[in-house]
Amino acid sequence: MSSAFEVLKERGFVSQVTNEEAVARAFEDETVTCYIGFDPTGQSLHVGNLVQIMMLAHVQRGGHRPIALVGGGTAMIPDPSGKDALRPQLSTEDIDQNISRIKRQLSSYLDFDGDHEGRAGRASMVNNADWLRTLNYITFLREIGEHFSVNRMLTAEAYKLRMETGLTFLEFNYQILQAYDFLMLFREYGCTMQFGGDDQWGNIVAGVDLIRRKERAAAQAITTPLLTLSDGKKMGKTAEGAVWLDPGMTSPYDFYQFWINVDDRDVEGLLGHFTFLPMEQVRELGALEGEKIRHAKSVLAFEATKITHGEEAAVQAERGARRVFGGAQAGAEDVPTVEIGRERLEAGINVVDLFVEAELGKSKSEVRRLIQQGGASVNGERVAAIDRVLDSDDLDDEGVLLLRAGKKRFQRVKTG
RNA sequence: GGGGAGGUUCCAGAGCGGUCAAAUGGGACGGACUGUAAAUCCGUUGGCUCAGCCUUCGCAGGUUCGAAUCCUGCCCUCCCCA
Repeated sequence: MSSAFEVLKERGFVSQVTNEEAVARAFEDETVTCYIGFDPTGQSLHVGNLVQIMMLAHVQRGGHRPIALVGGGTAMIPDPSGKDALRPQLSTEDIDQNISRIKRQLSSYLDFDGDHEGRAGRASMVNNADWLRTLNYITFLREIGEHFSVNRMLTAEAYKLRMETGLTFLEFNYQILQAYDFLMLFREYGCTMQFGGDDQWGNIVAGVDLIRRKERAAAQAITTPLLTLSDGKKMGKTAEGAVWLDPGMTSPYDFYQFWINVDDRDVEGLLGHFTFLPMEQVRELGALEGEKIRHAKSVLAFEATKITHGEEAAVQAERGARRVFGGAQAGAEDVPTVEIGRERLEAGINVVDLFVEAELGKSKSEVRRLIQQGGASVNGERVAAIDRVLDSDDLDDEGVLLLRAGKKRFQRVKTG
């Protein structure tokens, strides 16, 4: 049986390792406590965070103990290695609220309370506000600050870039605080391993160094390759923005669609990262060629949706997709649906207005353009004129009609 | 603290008194081709009661028949000197 580290490697999660031998040994001999930091500035985590989450999940399955650290204390400090210039100023209450939502989300992937027989570790969630908010500046500087060389920090790639455009003292401290987090987790939880994206390498190693200096202990780290897709785009971004894990922000249907629309070339890697399927199967699916690769994509979409939203939602999303892309008509509940008062349709409603209302266009101008370019259809028939009026004759027996914008955006309109 | 440069539509980046809803590129969207893929080609890309009208060029005022373009103040960013 392969160790958790081997699993991570095999699945493509490993890019850089502090000390490969030591890491491999640790995962074989001990129950390793690993942590990853999450940022509670948003109301929900998104697909971009999923790589890290899956990593923790795999590690937990391998019998180790994951810690999800939320940055309740660092949420106000921008990471200079990220491009994001400034973070929204959030109140403590907002942050705390985000944290509880994030915890709920994480519990779909990690087991925070189950009984774990044998070596298996229970996941925990820790908030760095617990130590950061009570920090005393002078004490902190004397205890921690003395271990950081400004010269060394400035040579780091992340800062070099910012030396061109400017770097505030606030941002400069981000790394120190993250290192401090690692130290605290080491002390309080015996956490000896940190994961993160490649862009976090500098911050993570700073923590490893700090632990060595303060505690004379060897902590380790693994970074994951930054997931860029074959088309160069950042993982988890679509035209509409991030793909959220919260079903209220990105519906399971859209979530499923996100995966099924990935580039052919990315399928195998994504299956490794975002499903728990055995690697033999992943490789088999990844080897499919031409049109057959669509099968691999549907497996990917189904599994990923199942992990995040549960099996039932995954089945529904898949059924909805089949129904609508299989050429069928309005179909059933599985297709994204909006409701509209029956009397409004009976009175007659302009296509443009209905499309806007169904959120298939942001403005009437946009929808007009869509129609003029031949990209809109109602019940499978192209809308020819922007002044087309829809009424009850367009409804099927169940009082439903199907709108389509472009090739793949569908909306079912139900009267009620 | 002193001196300089600059803030333009999703992004980058032109425009520097009217012909500017604002070049060009990227992105995005639509069409054709396909496999709900990629590549390619064509088109679109502020809003609306759409041959017209309304709101945009850091913010607030002002000059002018007319301003993204000129003036004043404010805010912000970067660079150089101290």
